[in-house]
Amino acid sequence: MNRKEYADFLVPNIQHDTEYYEKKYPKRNLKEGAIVVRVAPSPTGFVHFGTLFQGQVNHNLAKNSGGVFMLRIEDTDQKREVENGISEIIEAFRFYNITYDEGPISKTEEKGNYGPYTQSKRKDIYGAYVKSLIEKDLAYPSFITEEELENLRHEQEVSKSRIGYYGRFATDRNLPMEEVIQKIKNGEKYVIRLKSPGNFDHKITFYDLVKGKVEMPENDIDHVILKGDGLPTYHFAHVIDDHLMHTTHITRGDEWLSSLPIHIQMHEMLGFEVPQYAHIAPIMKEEDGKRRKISKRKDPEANVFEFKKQGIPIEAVKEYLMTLSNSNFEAWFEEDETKEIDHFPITFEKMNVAGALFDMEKIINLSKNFIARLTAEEFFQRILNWAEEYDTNFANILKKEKQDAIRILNIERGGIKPRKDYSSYSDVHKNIWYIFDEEFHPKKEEYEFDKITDPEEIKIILKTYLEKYYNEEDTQDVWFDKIKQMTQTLGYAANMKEYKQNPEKYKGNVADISTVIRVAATSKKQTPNLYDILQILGKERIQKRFAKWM
RNA sequence: GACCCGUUGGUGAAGCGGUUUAACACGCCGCCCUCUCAAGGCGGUAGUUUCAUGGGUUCAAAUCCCAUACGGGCCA
Repeated sequence: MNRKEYADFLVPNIQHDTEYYEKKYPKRNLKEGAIVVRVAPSPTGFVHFGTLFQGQVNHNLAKNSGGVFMLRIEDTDQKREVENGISEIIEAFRFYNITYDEGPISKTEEKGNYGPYTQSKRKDIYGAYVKSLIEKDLAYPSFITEEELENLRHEQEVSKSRIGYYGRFATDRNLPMEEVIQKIKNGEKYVIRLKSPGNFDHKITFYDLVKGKVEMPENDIDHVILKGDGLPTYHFAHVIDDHLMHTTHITRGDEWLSSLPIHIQMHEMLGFEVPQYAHIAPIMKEEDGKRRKISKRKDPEANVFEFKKQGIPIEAVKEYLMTLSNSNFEAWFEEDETKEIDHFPITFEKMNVAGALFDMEKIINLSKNFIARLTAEEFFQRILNWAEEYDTNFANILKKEKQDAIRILNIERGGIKPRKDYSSYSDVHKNIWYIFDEEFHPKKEEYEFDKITDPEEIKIILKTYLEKYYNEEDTQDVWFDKIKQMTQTLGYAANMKEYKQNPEKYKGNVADISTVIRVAATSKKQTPNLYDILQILGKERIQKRFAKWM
């Protein structure tokens, strides 16, 4: 058996060779400086906030350089794979409106000429390259079992050696061909390992776009490149995929920084050009005074659909992502109104090397600001979309009472200093329910009367107001003048300053009177501008609501 | 245990050897405006013999170097 036949024997049923694939995926024809990036999630559960973060960052990097942004599914760990994992990823990118140029677009379809973009569909490709390494004696089959590896580890711990399958510990490294063939014919299971030429005592230096200069020992461990199930390990798949897809910049979590020597080594052994690397700090969470990466398993809020459920506009989430990536984002974004999140020129240099703590307060703030800039109609539509999925009862009311809803949402909206009282779509219902008759049936004890609670006094105020002062046609100024007049007539202070100077001279003040009217009309002591609320309610509803107290 | 990365107020951070009495934003607090709330205005909070700690280099260090501590990661 020559080496070629040997490779065929070890990795059987491979249709094509490396030459075929090199031709199939030619160099991309892009302008100078174009960045080709990918986000490469695993379908192992819900879509993580960090995936979205990387997606948005990569999207901007590619778009602003005239490059390409790909989505690649890393599903080589079939044990951890979750049903619908892939569809969820696709849906997440769609929902957050992060569009990729290439990658899967449904369970069965994908776009782009450098696919397949799902690793489990690339077996033949990996096989071809594994074979090429075996042919050159740069990879070999290994029969070591998990148990034996465990023992080796123990042995190394005891003897205080570095842990791993390397050098003299890599006993399968020089197994004669005949022995290998015999073992396999006997049905022994094997994996393919890289025959690492590295020397741990040699340091290599490389430049990470985020971390800067990094120095590490060369890799000398014979890592597995092809597992028993015929699928590659992360290390190998990364190198092959990004080579064939012509990725120019590898952006990924900094947990991968320590495997960089392996990846660089693999590139060299395969004769590939080494791409640029950018190891991005993870998003952290504080728990019991300690920081840790937000995790899929422990932190349900890391699920990107949590924000959807909470009704946080995607724009707010994206703004937050950008702020985390480059802190000059906000300043840039606020320069003028034409700025779009997707056009933000993100840079590696401005990425922080340490992980940032996830800050819900900040997202809420961005959400408030974003919502405040919407028109009432836009806001209404977004609330409705949200409610149809998460609060159908409210959705029905919104559809029925669209005019009133828009009017109340429109109070003090627009202009340069809009109200900012809604922090999410889910926040709206509890803020405006009282305007709708369908929802407005509070019990008497639920009315939030404040300083004036005497039913007799309340009755007098409401009656006087309705009979002598209320006129639906009044403008806000006239309306408020009348409130003040009434206030004085009833022995209260119309002017707050005067009241503050001599509170003992009055029964109360104009705020107390307004509160009675407000509470009688809405049951709540805090609402937006009372005049607007009364205008929306209209005479009939006001009379009906006041009647309860008269 | 080996190797690697990090550490500026409660949070995100600016800072890249002298222009720093360490920007800006979020949060928090107070006052003003005011019919309540929100928004807005003003001020404060909070790192302030300080940039984790200790040494060093330098005329000069948050900024450069080394060590330690503590976080984080990775290998198994």
